[in-house]
Amino acid sequence: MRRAPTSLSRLDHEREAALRDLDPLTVTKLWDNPCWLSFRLNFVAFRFNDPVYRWIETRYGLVRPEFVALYAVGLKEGVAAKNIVASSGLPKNTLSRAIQKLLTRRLLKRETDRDDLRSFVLRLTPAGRAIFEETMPLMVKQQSTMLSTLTEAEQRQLCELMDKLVIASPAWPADLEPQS
Amino acid sequence: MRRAPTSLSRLDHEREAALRDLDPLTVTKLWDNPCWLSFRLNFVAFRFNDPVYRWIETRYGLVRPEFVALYAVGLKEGVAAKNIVASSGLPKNTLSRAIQKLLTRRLLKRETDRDDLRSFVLRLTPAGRAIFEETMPLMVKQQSTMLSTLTEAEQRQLCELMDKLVIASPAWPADLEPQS
DNA sequence: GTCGTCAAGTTCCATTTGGAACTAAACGGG
DNA sequence: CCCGTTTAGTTCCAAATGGAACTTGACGAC
Repeated sequence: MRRAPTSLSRLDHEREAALRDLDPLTVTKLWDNPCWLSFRLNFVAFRFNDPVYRWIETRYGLVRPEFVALYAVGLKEGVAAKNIVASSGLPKNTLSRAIQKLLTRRLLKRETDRDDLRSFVLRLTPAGRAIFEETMPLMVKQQSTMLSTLTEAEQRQLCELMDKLVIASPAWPADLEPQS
Repeated sequence: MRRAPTSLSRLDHEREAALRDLDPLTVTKLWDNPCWLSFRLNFVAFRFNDPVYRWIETRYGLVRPEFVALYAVGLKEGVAAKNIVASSGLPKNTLSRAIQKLLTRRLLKRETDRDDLRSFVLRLTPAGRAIFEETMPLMVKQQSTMLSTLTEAEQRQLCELMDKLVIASPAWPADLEPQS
């Protein structure tokens, strides 16, 4: 079984600290795992998501699907539940409940879509927007902190590499073994 | 609110396809979101994880925490439940149940750790190893497919950039607003 | 127009989840 | 050594989850 491309031999100071702080199995998953990509992506994403969701929960009493919905509407007013479902991967009944909760808490309002009477158009109320506006800078700050170990050029590289992957994603198989 | 560094103006052929295939809200989250990093990481990771978990479920009847445990033991024989907990972020009762299930299905065996009688050392049975050995190449192939849009040099870059982030991660705040 | 199919969102209910309490064993100071 | 504290793993049970069926409205073919 092949090692991940990055060798363990380059043991600088920070690396030693990481190897000391992380569980040995985590070290294996990160550096001695043929599937290094997904594990590193998940690992870094988790270090962003987890603080965000815990803060949102303790600060506003919003659970994960509720914040997903609020954040989505904050980014793009006028979306419908189906868009949030498609963009988040959460099941639609979970999002239906989350949106109900946000409606009763008056963080979100909705109007029937004039063009499709089955659908609703979602907007933030001032109270909802206040949460979004307060949270966003903290999230941006967390992201900056995480990226600050990279140079400006490296940050741009990372952004571009992730961009390329995302652009290519529609061509990826949705199932393992699509050929057999 | 600032755009993600990658501009929408560079609309090549593949990009148009992606913009067409993806939900408009997904497009916003990916390219018009100050917190582009976590969303792109999650997005790409999901396109790897989702096929893997669905395949494992339909092929072997193993649910997510069960496969997490099996994969962990496959990567590193002799780990204990606590390591899987620490490296996966799943709650320990969920993993306790998952391991019980794998034990009764005889995909895993365990011996009490001679050095710590509270703890157990986990190993794969031949049946468990067979699943691991069959799944790993499919996962590697999925990863290669996903990376194939990048040149060899770019793949190495991505690996190194993710490596740097992971190495720096112990210094990241575990909470938003640690200073206030 | 009207009928069959599809799509948005909701509801139902069995299953899963995960916080908290619990058991048993290890550790650490005096 | 003993006792208070910590740790590995399990159990309990209330709450969240998500598949499937349902409701209502849209759309397309004839």
